[in-house]
Amino acid sequence: MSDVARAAGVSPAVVSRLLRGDETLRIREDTRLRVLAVADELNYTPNEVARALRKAEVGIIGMAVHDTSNPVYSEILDGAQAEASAHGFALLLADADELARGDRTFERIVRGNRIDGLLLQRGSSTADDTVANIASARLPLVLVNDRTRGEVGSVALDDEAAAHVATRHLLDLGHTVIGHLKLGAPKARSEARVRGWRAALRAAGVHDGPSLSGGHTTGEGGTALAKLLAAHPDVTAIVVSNVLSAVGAMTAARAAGLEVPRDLSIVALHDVFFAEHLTPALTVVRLPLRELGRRSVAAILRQLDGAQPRHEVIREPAPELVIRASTAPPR
Amino acid sequence: MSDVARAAGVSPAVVSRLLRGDETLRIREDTRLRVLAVADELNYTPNEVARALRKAEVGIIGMAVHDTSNPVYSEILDGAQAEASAHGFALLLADADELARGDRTFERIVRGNRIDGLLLQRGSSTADDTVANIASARLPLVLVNDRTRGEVGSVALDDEAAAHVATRHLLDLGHTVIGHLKLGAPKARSEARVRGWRAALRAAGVHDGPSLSGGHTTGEGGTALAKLLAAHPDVTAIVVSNVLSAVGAMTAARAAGLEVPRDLSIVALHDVFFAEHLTPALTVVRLPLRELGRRSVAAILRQLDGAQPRHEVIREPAPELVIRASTAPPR
DNA sequence: GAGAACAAGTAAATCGATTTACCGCGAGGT
DNA sequence: ACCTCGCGGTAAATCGATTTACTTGTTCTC
Repeated sequence: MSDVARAAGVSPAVVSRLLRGDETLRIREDTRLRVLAVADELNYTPNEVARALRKAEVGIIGMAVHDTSNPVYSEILDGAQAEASAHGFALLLADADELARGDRTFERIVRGNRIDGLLLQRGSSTADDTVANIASARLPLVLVNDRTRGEVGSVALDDEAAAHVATRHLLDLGHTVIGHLKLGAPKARSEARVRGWRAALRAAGVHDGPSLSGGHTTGEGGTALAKLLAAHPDVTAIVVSNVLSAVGAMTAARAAGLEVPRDLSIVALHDVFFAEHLTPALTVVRLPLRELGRRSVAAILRQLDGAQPRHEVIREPAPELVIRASTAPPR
Repeated sequence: MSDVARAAGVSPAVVSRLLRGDETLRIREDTRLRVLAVADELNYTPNEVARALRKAEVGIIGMAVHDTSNPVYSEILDGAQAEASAHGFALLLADADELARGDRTFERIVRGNRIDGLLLQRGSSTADDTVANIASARLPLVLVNDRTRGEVGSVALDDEAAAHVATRHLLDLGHTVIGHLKLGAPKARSEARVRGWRAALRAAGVHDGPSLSGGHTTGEGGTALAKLLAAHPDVTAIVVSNVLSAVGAMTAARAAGLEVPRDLSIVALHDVFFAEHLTPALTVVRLPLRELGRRSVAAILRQLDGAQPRHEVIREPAPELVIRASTAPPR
C-alpha cells in the first residue's frame, strides 16, 4: 500500500480510505483517478491478513461438518458457500469430529480469531459441552439443522411437517400399519420427526406403528429394518428418517424376500440425486437443504452485525413430497 | 500476550518464544512453569491473524472445487482435510467456477494472502488462463486429478491403468465390441483413459469400439448412451469414464429395452457408496480418491517448504476392479 | 582482580493495513 | 487586515504477535 501511495504522491491513508470507499474522504477528482490508476498498474491487492488484524474481523466463516461424504450435507454446504461468497465471506472447512475431540488444530481455529463465526452441524458425537466450549470463546455460533434452547443461534428444517407429509402419503395410499426408522443421535431433530409421524397417524385414527433407530448409514438402515420386520411382520409401510438408511432398508427388504413397493412401501426424508436411479426409484420428501445452508450463513452474518442469536425454522419452501416408485397401496 | 507477560512478570518476548518452542531461549525452570501456568489460567490462545501477518504464512490452504455435490469430489476433499489437519493447516473452500469467472471474492482470496497455497480441481470451465492468473500471484498451486506440463504442481490418478483394468475385465468376459463413454472437458485425463481403453483392446487383438463423450451428469450419460446405441447397435459392453454418467447410461439402457448386464455390460471408473445399491449393482474400478486428496495437500506443503512443483501420478494403491452385477459375458 | 563466558532475559522494529485527530491553505466575509 | 471555514489531505497510533540484537548480573578462569 505504501508503494502505491508513494508512486501516486499521496499518503497511505488516502489509498486506504479511497479503496475502502470512506465517505468522509474529500479528494480531488484527478487525485482519485491517479491513485486508482497507480493501484491498478502496480496490480495492488490489499493484504487481507493485515486488514483482518486491524479490523478484528477476518471475513471467514467456519463450517464444521461431521460427514462430508453424505450428499445431504454437501447440498447444505453448497448453499452456505453461495451465500457466504455473495457477502464477500469465505468458508473454512473443519471436521466436526476433530472439534468434538478438542483437537489442537481446532482450538487454534476457534480461539485464534481465524474465523468470525462458526456453523456447526452437530453429529452424534458432538456433545453439548463442545457447544459450550465454543460459546465460551465468544464466537458467534449457529447450529445447522438443529434446535436448541441455549444462547446460540440455530436454523432447523421443518422436520415435523416433513414426517407428517411422508406419513400422510402412506395413509392416503391405504396403509394402516406404518413403522418409522428414526434418526440416531441428534435428539431434537429426531423427536420432531417422531411427532410429525405420530400426529399424522393420530389424525387418521390409526395406532402408532413400531419405531426404532435406523442409524445414518446404509448398513445400519439394513439391520434396523431386519429387526423391525422380525418384531412386526404386519408392517406394510415405513417412514425412514435418513436417506442412506432408506437405501439400506430397501436392500434389506429385498433380501428378506419382500418386494418394494408391493410388500413394503418406503418413503424417506431428504431427496438426493441418486434416489431416482435406485430400483425402485425412492419416494422421498424433499426439504430445502440449500436454503438451510444459505439461511445459516445469513444467521451468522446477522450475529456479526450485533443481532442476538435466534432460533429459526425454515417453513418456506415447504416439505415437498416426491412420489417415485417405492410406495404403493398395500396388497 | 502482553497480559500474560505482565501477569507472569516477564516480557512478551519470553511468552512468545516459550510458546513457540524457540530453541535459543534460555529460561529458568520456575519461570517457564510460571509463564505456562499464567497462560493457562488466562486461557490464552495466540491470535492467529497477528501471527500470520508477521510470519507471512496463514496456515490455510485453499481448495477450489467446481462441483461439491459430486461424491467423487467429496471423497477427495475428505482426504485433503485429513492431511491438512494433521499438519496444522485448515482448508478454505472456494467455488472453482467463481474463480474462473474472476470473481471479486476470489481475487481477494488468491491475491490477498488469505491462503498459503491453492488446490485446484479444474472443471470443464476452468481454462488455462485462470491457472496462469493464479500462478502470476506467486501462489503455490497444485492441480488435483489433472496433468500439466507447466510450472505448477499436479497430482493425478493412474487413469490409463484404470481404463485398462476396466476394459480388460470386459475382454475377459468375452466381449469384443466394447464402447467408451469418455469424459467431457479435462483433456489430459480423458486422453489417458482413452489410451488405457485402446491399449487393452489392442493387446487383445480387438478393434476399437465406438467412443464418444458421456459428459459428467446422469442426464448427459443417458443421452450419450442412446446416441451410441443408435449408431452402433452391436456394442455389448461399455466403459464409462464417469460414475454419474454410468448411472444415467444404465437407466437409458433399460429405457431402450436392453437388460443390464444381459444385453449390455457396464463398468464405470470410480467407486461411490451407492453403486452397490443400484439395480443391478454397478461394477466399477476403484481409484484411491482419498489418497489423491492427501497427496495433493502434501504436494502443496512441500512447495511451501521451498520444493519445486512436481507432476506426480498415484500408482499405489493400484486401480482395483470391484465386480458387482452390471457386467456379464455377452449373450 | 580483570576479563571471559554464560545464563536469563528485554527492547524495539516489524508485518500491512485502518482510523482518528489534526493541519495548512486559499477563499470569502466584515 | 483579521478571522473563519471548508477543502484536501497527512501523521501517527494501533491491531497482536515475532525476532534480532542487545543488556545485565553471575560465575568461572588464570
